[in-house]
Amino acid sequence: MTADPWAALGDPTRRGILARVAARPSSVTDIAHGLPVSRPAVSQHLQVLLESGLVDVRPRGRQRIYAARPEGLAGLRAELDRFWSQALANFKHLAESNYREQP
Amino acid sequence: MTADPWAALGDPTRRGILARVAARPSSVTDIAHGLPVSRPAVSQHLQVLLESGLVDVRPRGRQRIYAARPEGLAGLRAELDRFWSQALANFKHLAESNYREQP
DNA sequence: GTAACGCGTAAGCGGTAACTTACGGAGCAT
DNA sequence: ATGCTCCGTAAGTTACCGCTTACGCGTTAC
Repeated sequence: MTADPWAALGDPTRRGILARVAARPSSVTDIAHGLPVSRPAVSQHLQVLLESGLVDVRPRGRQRIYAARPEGLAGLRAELDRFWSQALANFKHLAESNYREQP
Repeated sequence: MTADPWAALGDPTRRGILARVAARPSSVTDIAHGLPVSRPAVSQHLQVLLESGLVDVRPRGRQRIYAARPEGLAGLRAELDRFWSQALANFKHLAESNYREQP
């Protein structure tokens, strides 16, 4: 949790892993299948996602099931929404001022 | 536009710059003030944000005004929302199956 | 018990991202 | 023309990131 979730999402492989576990909680080897990287690499990516709060684990037998964590994604959603609404407000304001100067 | 917007948001300095221009379109030197990096560094960050579609420029006199681009942020919002809704669905499903096994 | 599976972690390496300093070019003023 | 801003870009350095190979530990199966 001491890691930056935005930085975690910066890597495309990590986003693919998150998309996978968001669609369906999976084990490490299952995730590694279909990815062009080795299983230890997936394990390291999962630890980064874990430390950034985007994923959680649950041991099932001799495999660890990773799942996306809604709470972790909620914060990013909120922050991104603030950027978006502010940008939209400025965009509208700019469009109005441009329109005023047209004859 | 040929760059990855998620990777662009991965850097905290770049997120600070985006927050700045989202709140109010600004020039490069204005952005660089209050940031612990040099002005060329800010210029390079702005180019990354530009190539990822998160910002656009408008020359005003001898300075270039950067502003956040709502369209660029919309795509990220949509993708993040998909992750979030899927994660939430799985979370609820897991909660139900756990509840069923409680006496 | 012994073998096989699933996983995490250490060590190490190549690539590149982020930053600095230094320079040159466009725009406005005197 | 000359000087002053404001800015982009080139060159170079440093630190980190993502990956692989190799190893060791717990868990299930025979």
